[in-house]
This record gives sequence, structure tokens and C-alpha cells, in this order.
Amino acid sequence: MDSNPSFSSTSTDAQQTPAFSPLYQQIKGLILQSLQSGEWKPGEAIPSEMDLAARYRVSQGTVRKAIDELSAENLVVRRQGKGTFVATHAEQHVQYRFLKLQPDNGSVQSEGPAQRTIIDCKRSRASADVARALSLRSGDPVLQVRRVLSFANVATILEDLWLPGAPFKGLTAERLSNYQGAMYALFETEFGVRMVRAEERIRAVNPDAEQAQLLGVAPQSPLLSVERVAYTYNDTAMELRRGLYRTDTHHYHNVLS
Amino acid sequence: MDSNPSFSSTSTDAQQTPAFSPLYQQIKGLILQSLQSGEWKPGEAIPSEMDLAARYRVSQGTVRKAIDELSAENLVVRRQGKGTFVATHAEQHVQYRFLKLQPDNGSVQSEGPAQRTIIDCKRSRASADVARALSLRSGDPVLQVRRVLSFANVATILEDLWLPGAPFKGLTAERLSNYQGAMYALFETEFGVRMVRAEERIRAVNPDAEQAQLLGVAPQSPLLSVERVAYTYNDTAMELRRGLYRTDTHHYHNVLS
DNA sequence: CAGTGGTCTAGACCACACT
DNA sequence: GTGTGGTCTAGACCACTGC
Repeated sequence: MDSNPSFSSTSTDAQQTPAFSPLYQQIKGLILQSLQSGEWKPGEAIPSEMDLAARYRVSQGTVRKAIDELSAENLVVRRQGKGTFVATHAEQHVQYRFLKLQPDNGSVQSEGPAQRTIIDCKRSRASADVARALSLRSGDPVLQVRRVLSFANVATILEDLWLPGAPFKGLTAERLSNYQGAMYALFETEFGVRMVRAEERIRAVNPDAEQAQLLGVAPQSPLLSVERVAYTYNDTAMELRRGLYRTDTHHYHNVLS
Repeated sequence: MDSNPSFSSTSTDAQQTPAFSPLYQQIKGLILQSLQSGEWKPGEAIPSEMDLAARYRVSQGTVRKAIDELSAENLVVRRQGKGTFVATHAEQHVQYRFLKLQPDNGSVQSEGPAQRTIIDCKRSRASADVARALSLRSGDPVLQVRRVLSFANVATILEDLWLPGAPFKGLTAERLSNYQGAMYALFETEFGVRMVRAEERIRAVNPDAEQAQLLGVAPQSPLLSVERVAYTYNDTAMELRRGLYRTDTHHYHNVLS
């Protein structure tokens, strides 16, 4: 092919995307759309690089670069010889993908799975700060959950969650309790909501009386306050989570680079 | 070229590296060696992709993939039209690359630079835990620094640092005080030590009397304890830093993906 | 203008997984 | 063996920087 139209802004079949950008970015956007729309579900394989190249009328190398970026963002997982798969929270080895609390001694594995106890699960109305975090309006319906995570029978994490009411219609304490595995896996399979990215703000605080009682610590114990906002595709906030972590036997682990 | 030797384990000029690995990984290793040895200094440009391709007798694309990874690890910075540069801490816009504490309201910029106060700077001997963190032996000489960082004239961070004695011979409180800019920039320019990666363990604690006094807080105030180990190339630990952060007006910000 | 990184293509071959 | 992702090459052209 000697007349190569390449990546002018009106070149190939592959530009529904508005602004000018490299071809592989446009392809990335198209793949992203298919991920959002649910054309390929979490855990499933997406079409092979050759297939996608044919579909978008570009070379395999261009598709490859698009998928490289999606893979770097953990939206997709490549497996040599098998294919490329939509990332999911429902896998053993990525179980607590967003939980950075680790035991001081021993690995996450040796500690075994957490025991989950649902304390409360009710529908309510978004307060001003919850609404802001979730891009809702004050008073919009939200689902509110409180639970405790224990390791080796020691209550270690107390979490309050707020979920927008609409996408999580039908979520009950019972369904939460019955579900084995990470909460985000349930969100995927039952509600089609896939958490893709999150931000955390961490502070040191003292618990109030109720919080202290639930965690079994003295009221003046210093605890880690971890406020997380989790996002789906499009950077749409889909969960606000306020956690209180005991850090006498665990620590929040972070890697900087 | 139809007889392409490609990446067998004894193929091109580019395999001093022992084990089998893709060619671009071998190239990456060679570039890494040159970075370590100081052949190219922080802030300087490394040779162009074409030059490196010629030097290692591989194609430009292979060098490109090697540099892509180094760039993703923040060891090197690409600038279109200009070249590829060795990453450095001595730049305005990457000033506090490893400091994740942010003001609750307003940006890091609007807050202005931190005021630094050296409280103490002395030579001492590594205790058992310091030695373990820095891969030294107990009793080995270390340099110990204590300082306070203030924002808007409010003492916010109290830091204790331990540095291995040998690489930092000649570091004094005076040189620390006189230096404008990030501490890691001084380490680079004065001692040739380039911090490349770090790990942090975060806990909630109460300060002791002296710590509380230095930060101007009550003794029972909850504070963030941030223990950082910073590494040079080769994953060699070169600094242990224990920070106490006030989180009444700031928070530790982390992005998960 | 020349030099740099950035994008795109086409084709070859390697490593791995399944059947 | 067939099909997948992974590596490597060679050559073309684009976009940015600075002389």
C-alpha cells in the first residue's frame, strides 16, 4: 500500500471521535466504547488483534498500541497464546485490588480471607458532601451500607459506603451477606457496574463512641481514615467509601515511583 | 535483511546480560547501566534513538521500546523534538515528587513552597531496625536528620531521616539549611545519589511529648505516621524516613488503578 | 533547514496454549 | 497444527524544536 492515508483527522473508518488525535488513540476510544456498552463482558476475551485491525481498517501494530494502553490502565489483561480479556474483580489473584492494608508480618495470603459482617444496609438521601462526591444532587436516593472486616477474628476495618440509588436498584443486605468474594465482583456480575479507578484521601482520626465500639478499640485510639471515591469508565463516580482502619497490626502500603 | 538473527540468547552485540530475555529488555539493561554509572547525568540528554540503535546494532524500534519502559518508570523523560533526558528531582514542576500530602482546599501551587527547619543533623550508629531497612549492619555509621516542614507558617510535617554514612560523607546541617529546593535534588547534585523509587507504610499514631511540642499539637492528637524507604537504581535502599503528618488541614492523596 | 521523538505500516518469526 | 499475543525489523512520514 503506497498511498497511506495515515492519521489525518479525516482518514480511515476509525474516527467517530471528535478532536484530532493519533490513530491508535482513536482506536483506543472505540474499544473503550465497546467495553462500556458491554459488548464484551468482564472475564471474556475481546476479539484478536488481527480481527480488530480488520474491523477498524488499520494495521495490527496500531491496534496493539491501543491495547497496550488499555492494558497499562488495567482495563484489559493480555495472556500470551490465549487472547486479551476484559479485566474483572472476580478473580482470586486480584481479589483486593483496591485494598492497600497489609498485615505487618506475613503476606496477604497467609492471613487468609477477611470475615465480612454487614452491620447495616438501608436506602437514604444524599447529604451535601455525599452528593458532591458522587455527582448527585442533595436528597437524591442513595444506598448506604456499613460493614466490618475482620482478620483472624479481629475487627480491623469499619466501612461506610454510599452508592447511587439508580444503578444499584435491588441491592439488599441479604444479597450482600450471601455473596462470597469481593464486593466489586458482585457489582460487576449483578449490576453491570465495573470499578476501574479510585482515589483515596487519608487522614489520622479518633473514632466516635459507636465506631470505637464496633472496632473494639478505646475511643482515643488513633485510626486511619480512608475516604475513597471509585469510578467506572468515563470517570463517573459510582461509590463513596469511608473506611476506618486499625493500624496496630496492619499498615497501609503504598509504592511511589 | 532476510537472515534476521533476532533475539536468540547469543545473537547480537547486545548481550552482556546473563539470562535470556527479549532484545529490548537487554537494551534497557544496558541503558540502565549507563544511567547508574553516570555516563549521562540527571537533566542531561541521552543519545538519540538512532544513535543508540547504531551503538547496540539493533533497530530504532527496539531502542524505542526499551526507552518506553524507562520512561514509564520515570527514570527518563521524553520531549518531542528535543530528545530524551535523564529524570531529575531538580525541576520546579516535579518538586515534591514523593510527597503525597496535599492541602484540603486549594492546590499544591497556591499553597506556596514549604518552610524547612533543620532541628538536628548528627552522625550516629544504625540501630537494628534502621540497619534492616537500609541493608546495613547494626552499628554501621549513619547520618541522622530531623526537620520540620511548615506551610503558611504552620508546622505540618516532622521528619526523621537516616542516611547510610558512606555515600553521604560530608553532609552537614549547614549544607542542608543553605540549599534551596528539594532534598533529593541536593542528593543528586552533591552526592550523585538519585532516588528512583520508594515504598511507604502508613499508620495512625499519637506523638510523644517532644514530637507534639515540635508540631505544636496536643499529645493525644492523631497523626499520620509515614515510614518511607527510598531506593536508587538496583533497588538499593539509600534513605529511611519517618514522617509525622498533621492531617487537620492536609490529607495524604493516593490514586488507585 | 536538520534533528529529535511520535506514528503507522507490512511482513517475518518466536513463544505459548489448546486441540 | 492453528491461533493467539510478543518481538523485531525496515522504511515512510508527521509533529515539534531550534538553528
